[in-house]
Amino acid sequence: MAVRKEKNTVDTADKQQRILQAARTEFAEKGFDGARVDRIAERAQANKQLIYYYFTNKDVLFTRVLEDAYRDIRKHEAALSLDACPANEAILKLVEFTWHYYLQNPEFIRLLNSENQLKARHLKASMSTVEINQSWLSITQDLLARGSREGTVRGNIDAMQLNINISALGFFYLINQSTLGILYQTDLSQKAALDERLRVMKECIAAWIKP
Amino acid sequence: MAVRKEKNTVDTADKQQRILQAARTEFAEKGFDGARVDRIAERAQANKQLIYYYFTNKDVLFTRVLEDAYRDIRKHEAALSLDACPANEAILKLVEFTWHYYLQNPEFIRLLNSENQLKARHLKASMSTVEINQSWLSITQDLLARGSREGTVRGNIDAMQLNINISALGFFYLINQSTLGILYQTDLSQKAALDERLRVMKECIAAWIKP
Amino acid sequence: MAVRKEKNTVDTADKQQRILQAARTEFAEKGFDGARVDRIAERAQANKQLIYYYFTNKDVLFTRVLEDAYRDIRKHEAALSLDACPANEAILKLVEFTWHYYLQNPEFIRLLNSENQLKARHLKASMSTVEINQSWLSITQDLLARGSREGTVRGNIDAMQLNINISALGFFYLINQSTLGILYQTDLSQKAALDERLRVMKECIAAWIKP
Amino acid sequence: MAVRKEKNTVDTADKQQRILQAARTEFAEKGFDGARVDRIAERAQANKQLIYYYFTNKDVLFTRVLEDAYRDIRKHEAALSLDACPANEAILKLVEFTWHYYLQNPEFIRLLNSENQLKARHLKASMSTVEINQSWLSITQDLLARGSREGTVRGNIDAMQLNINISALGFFYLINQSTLGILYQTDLSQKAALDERLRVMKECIAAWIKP
DNA sequence: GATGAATGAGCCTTCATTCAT
DNA sequence: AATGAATGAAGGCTCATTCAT
Repeated sequence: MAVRKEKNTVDTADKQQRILQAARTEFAEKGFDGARVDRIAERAQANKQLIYYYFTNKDVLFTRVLEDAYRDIRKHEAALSLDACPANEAILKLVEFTWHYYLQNPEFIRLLNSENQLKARHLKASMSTVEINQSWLSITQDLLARGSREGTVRGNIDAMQLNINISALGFFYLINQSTLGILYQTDLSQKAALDERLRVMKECIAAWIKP
Repeated sequence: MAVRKEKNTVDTADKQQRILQAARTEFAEKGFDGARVDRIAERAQANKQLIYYYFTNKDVLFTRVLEDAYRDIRKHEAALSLDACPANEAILKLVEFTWHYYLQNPEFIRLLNSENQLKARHLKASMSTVEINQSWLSITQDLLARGSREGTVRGNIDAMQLNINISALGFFYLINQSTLGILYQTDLSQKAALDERLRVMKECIAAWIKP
Repeated sequence: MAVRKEKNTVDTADKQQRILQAARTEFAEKGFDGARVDRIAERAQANKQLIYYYFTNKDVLFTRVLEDAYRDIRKHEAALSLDACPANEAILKLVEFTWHYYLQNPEFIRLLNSENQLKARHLKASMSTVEINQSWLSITQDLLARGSREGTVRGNIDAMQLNINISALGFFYLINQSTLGILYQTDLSQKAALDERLRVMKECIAAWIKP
Repeated sequence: MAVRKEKNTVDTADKQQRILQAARTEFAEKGFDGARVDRIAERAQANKQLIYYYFTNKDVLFTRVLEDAYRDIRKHEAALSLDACPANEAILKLVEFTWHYYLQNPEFIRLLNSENQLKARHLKASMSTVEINQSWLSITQDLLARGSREGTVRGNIDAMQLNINISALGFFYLINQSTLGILYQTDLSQKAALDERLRVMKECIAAWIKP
């Protein structure tokens, strides 16, 4: 009996996770409006009703997916060891990390995009998001402060602007890959193109933060 | 008679234009999937079926809206007089133009976003888009060549990367305003914030292209 | 001027004819409900409004097509020279004629089918149809009377039943070709199959009318 | 509990059946194109979406109706006891059965008609139809073989042609009742007319198969 | 906890027809 | 005589969600 119960609990958590995973994929691929609850159920190999049982409705589910996505990037970001090198180099490491995270988690930027299309209506209702993302700002703040002390980074740089710059240079490239690829008639997803983009991004940030 | 006919033609063109305008607004606001043909008709004060009469279906309509959007930004961009000043300054002018165009035409970046969500399926089917956007590349190519000759701009800069950088820094800020505003708990749409953002963008690009 | 007028009149009659021809094809192919006025206009290379100008609406147009169809088969039927041979042979000639007419005018049976699906609502409103089809009955009546006198045809045969039998044996085969072909897994439209069918039909009618 | 479950299953099957029944009526009455899914739902006293839930779409529903129709006639046909009498008489029994089946199931011939209008597109996609109808051919094949042996039926008669003849003589009369009734200005649905028609049909088939 | 059945609202699109010249 | 513009009424189908067990 106990075994059963345990097994059940495990299964339950597992199924919830499977639904969340399926939802992330679907939402990222189609956007909130384009996503289909049926398809999420199918992907998760779960009964559709189960989704409602666990997550109440499509909006709540999306919110959960979004929160988890933020949590994940912040977790990995916080795990970087940026103290070992000078602040300017650490910032470039952050550029690299951001870029690679976007590449390896393409859902992340797509989810954000969809949420912004909806004017952040899910985030507005989410209690935890601000909290989750607090480290994003504090990391760069610390880095900028240290860089300034070290003399490796220009003094009057705003942490939010730095964060935005780092994200922007990678995010825009990746999110608009489809249209840019057509306009420039090249495949922007090829390794060479991606490497070159990272080089440019680091070059750009490096020039900007140089004292 | 001729007058009548003219009037008719004008009315027709006008109604088509009204539909396109309404569609741009709706598509920008809700994205392709979230947009409702009914609402477009309502906004245009046109009969819904007229939309199908003129534009066949929602996809064709979206494509037309998108093409027109590209056409418009390129037209204004091409109208800038960038030859009067050194190339490095001209590039900063381009940064300013892009920023202000995005601000004054918020639909533009939202349409692009939606189209990318759909993996550019409309653009892929659009003959004219590449052509329409040709000037985008050539303008910066010319500027970079001149800047290199003048010694005002660093030599080995790629035109596409420059274009992407300029767009990215503004685009990301504006498209993600909703979520960023929540995470940073500030209103990023306030004049002061916008001005500061433009300053940073110019600073960043200037540092990057400096010889 | 006169020439103009004549030319116009000719064109007019011609265009009406083109519309009728296009309508016959479309109605036969898709049935009344499946037929599209747009497609008829397209087929006739005429403006859609012109159809309404000439024929008021889809129902009237269908009625005209139907009347013309009846008129045509009766005209050809009446043109047969059945007096030259004994009545029993003449009847078999009628079987042959009917069969070949159906084969060469596949629209005819399909139009009838569609009209019957609609419970003959067009025919009910058509004044001329009964009149047009009067010869159908009288021809066989005459033949049966003559055959009886000659001793080549059995006496107590009803003209209507004869007509129905003749039509039925060919009509059913042709109108149900698609489904029968699947059930019997053969191509019933092949020449050999068609010839065999005609042979059977004649055999059957011959046996039935034999004195 | 078990009872409940059973009841549910019964209800479900019942509702599906009610939908099928309603669909048969509607399709027969209006043809595939003229039929309205709304009306089917109404007739079945079911929610319209339930139809899509069970049958995916209008075409699938029609296919199911068609298959069931074939299944039913073949089932009844196979239940005839034709072995008790000489083959020639058995064949006339088949004529009678076919006629009465058509009379009592007027939807059958109308469904076939509609399907043929659509060039058997549903049947083509139906796996089971050929199988379902296999007995149609084998019954007459057996009868013809026996009749030949007995000397009660002419030897060289093709089973398919016999089937077609039997069906044709009744089918044509019934399916074209509306138009024929107008042309001949009589009510072909009156008992006397129907009886007379059956008499003629048997007479005709009897004459044809006589050795 | 889990699931098959059922539904209301709405969406894109079609179509015959009319308007206005 | 001829036609481009416009429309009301539906039609098939989808989708998030709820019911009932």
